[in-house]
Parts: sequence; C-alpha cells; structure tokens
Amino acid sequence: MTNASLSRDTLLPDLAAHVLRHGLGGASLRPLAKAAGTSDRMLIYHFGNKETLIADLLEYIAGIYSAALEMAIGETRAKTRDECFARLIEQGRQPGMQPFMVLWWEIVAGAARGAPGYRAAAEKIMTRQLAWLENQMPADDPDPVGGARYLMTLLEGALMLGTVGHEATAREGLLASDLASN
Amino acid sequence: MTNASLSRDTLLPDLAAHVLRHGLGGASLRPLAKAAGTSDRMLIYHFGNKETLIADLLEYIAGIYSAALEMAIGETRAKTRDECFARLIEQGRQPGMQPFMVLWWEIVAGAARGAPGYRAAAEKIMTRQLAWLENQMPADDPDPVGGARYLMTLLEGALMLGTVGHEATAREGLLASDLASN
DNA sequence: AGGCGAATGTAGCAGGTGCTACAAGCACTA
DNA sequence: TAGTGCTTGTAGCACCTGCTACATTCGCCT
Repeated sequence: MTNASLSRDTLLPDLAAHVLRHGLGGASLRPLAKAAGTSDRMLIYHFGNKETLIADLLEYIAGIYSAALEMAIGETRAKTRDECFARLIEQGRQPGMQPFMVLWWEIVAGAARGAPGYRAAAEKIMTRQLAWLENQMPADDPDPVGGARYLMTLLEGALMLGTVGHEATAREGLLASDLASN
Repeated sequence: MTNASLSRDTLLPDLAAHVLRHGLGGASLRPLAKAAGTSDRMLIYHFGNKETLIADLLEYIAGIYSAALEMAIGETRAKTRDECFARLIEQGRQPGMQPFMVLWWEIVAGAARGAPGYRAAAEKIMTRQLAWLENQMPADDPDPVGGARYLMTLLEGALMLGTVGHEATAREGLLASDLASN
C-alpha cells in the first residue's frame, strides 16, 4: 500500500471510465490498459491478475456510484410515497446515470452466474441505494424502512421491465398498485 | 459417425442445453459445436455467423421457456393476489428453473447493452410470462390485467434483489406492501 | 557514489477467437 | 454416366486472450 496502492488508485478512475463506456463483459486487459495509459503488463503487475482487477474495479465503481447518489439527494423530501417513487424513476432516467444502469445489469448477471466479486459489489451498491432511498422517504411516512424496501422492490422491477421493452407493463402495473391511490 | 443430416432445428436443442448450463456470455463457437456434435465450421454454415446463431438460439430458448411455463400452470387458480404472488415466487425457485433464471439476467444485461437479438428475446419471454400470470390471477380479482402487471413488477424486483443478496430487503418490502394486508 | 528494490518497456508464449479456402462426399437428375 | 448442388471435413488465417521472462530504468537510502 505504498507506491503500489497509489498507482492502483491512479489507474482505477480511467479503468472505471472505460468500463462504464464499453461494458464489463468484454473488458480485456489490453484495451483497459490502453484506456488507462499503460500496458497489460502493468495492469497485471499492479493488480496481480485480471480477476482481482475486476473485483477492485467493481468496488471502486460501487463507491463512485454511491457518491453520485449522495450528490443527487435533494434538500426537500418528498411528501408522498408516490412522489418519492417518481423521483426515483426520474433519477434513474437521467442521462448521466445511463452507463451505470447498463453496467448494473451486467453486475446482476455476473452475480447470478456466481462470478467472483460481482455479488459483493452488487450487494454493496444495493445497500447504499437503499440507505439513500430511506433518506428520500416522506418525513411523515408511517414505516419509512419497510416503505423504502417496498419502493426499491417496485423500482427495480420497473427498471428491469423497462430495459426489456416492457415499460408500458411496468407503468400499468404501477397504476394498479396502491401507490396510485394516494 | 452419424450421417443424419444436421440442420438448425436438430442443432438448437443441444446448443440450448449447453448455453443453459454454461452461460451465454462466454459461449464461443468451438465449445458450442462440440456440445452439438459438430464443428464450428458447420455452425457457421447453418447459421451464417455467430450473431444470428445467438439470435436464433435466444428465440428458441424463449420458446422452450414458454412451454415450460405453460406446463407449470396449475388447474386451480389462486384465491388472493397474495397467494398468487407466493406461487410465482415458488415457481421461480424450482430447481429446474434455476438455469433459466441465471440465463435471464444475462439476457437482460444484453438487452440493456443493446446486443442484437437480446432485446427481442427478452421482450418475447416477458410477454409470454405476463400472459401466463394473467391466467394465474384470482378469478374474482377486480383488475386481473393491471394486477398481473403489478405483481410482475414486484416479482421481478424481488428476484433481482434476491440474486444480489438482498432477499431480506425484498421480503421486508413485501411485508410493507398492500399484498400483506389481504 | 554505490547499491537496492520497485516500476516499467519489449517480446513472446500457448491457447482461443470468428471465420474462410479448398476439396471431397453425398443424393439426386438429366 | 456425367453433372449439379447441398453438406461436411481438414487446414489454416489473422487476431486476441491472460500472463510471463528478461532486461532496463528510476528514485531512494547509506
């Protein structure tokens, strides 16, 4: 953790930028190295092997995503769960969040397949997002903790249906939910 | 030597079996060909190129998944949405469905990335599953169409949270939903 | 000034990638 | 019987994959 960790930390932002743009599945050492201004040789030198490189990179990305979320916190809380959910959806639709969304499904797929590091990164990201959502819940909500989990479940389902071309399905489902009634 | 002439339709079941077991992301021609008892040469001959091979394979898998769903239809409908949802969860947890689940997230990730064929396959699968769910809704449900969409949104969110190590989050969220109140 | 270890460049290895060229086997028809 | 077109095997190409061997440079401590 002396000069090695310093170099690693210098590399990670460029690596993350490349992965956010070009995806995680086909990420191979030489393009990654080129994006970071080094050689594959140096990537292996600093991270040991590709597996831990990806794991470290995922952890780093989880961190910057959390930071992006905390910066997106508005100072005013939503007044209803309905409004809260609308904010969630809108926040996920912002153009700056799109690369994260695409990457997110790759991480979920990796977690489902059991790829090392993916599950831990996904769990961390989700935990942070849940905490963020609890902060966004209406101040007078009778059950902000449970409500945040409910909204998160609904949100992720809607996001998935959206990426799959079923945004109408999600919309109609939400209209049929209790969210629409208050 | 089997001199039975191989065509797309004879190849596809073996290809699908291989993909269901080993995943879709790292699927390359030579292992696929070996699993189907041919050579990469033949795969290219029959499908033109890898891209349309994968697209055709996804469509085929969408078909067999739909068939599996229709076979899983019980003759008795659920009495409440709550029970209906429980059936959904249980059906997705059956061991035979696990490979489909893992593959599903790869398909979703591919659709998000814009990989050709993925989005179409995902949309088709989701449409069929939605139709299946409408059949499963309680007979006296005031809004079976909207309700099915609502349950589907909730289900997919819960599934995602589950594969990411947040099954507890989904469970607690569902307890806080209106589903728990009837 | 000398030495030492960390950092880095160059070359390369063994294997995998999608895909193609070429030719041979096959069932059929003229 | 010769020809024709569909199917298949064998080699191979050019490139990419993660990773390593070797040699070199660099900054630091004595």
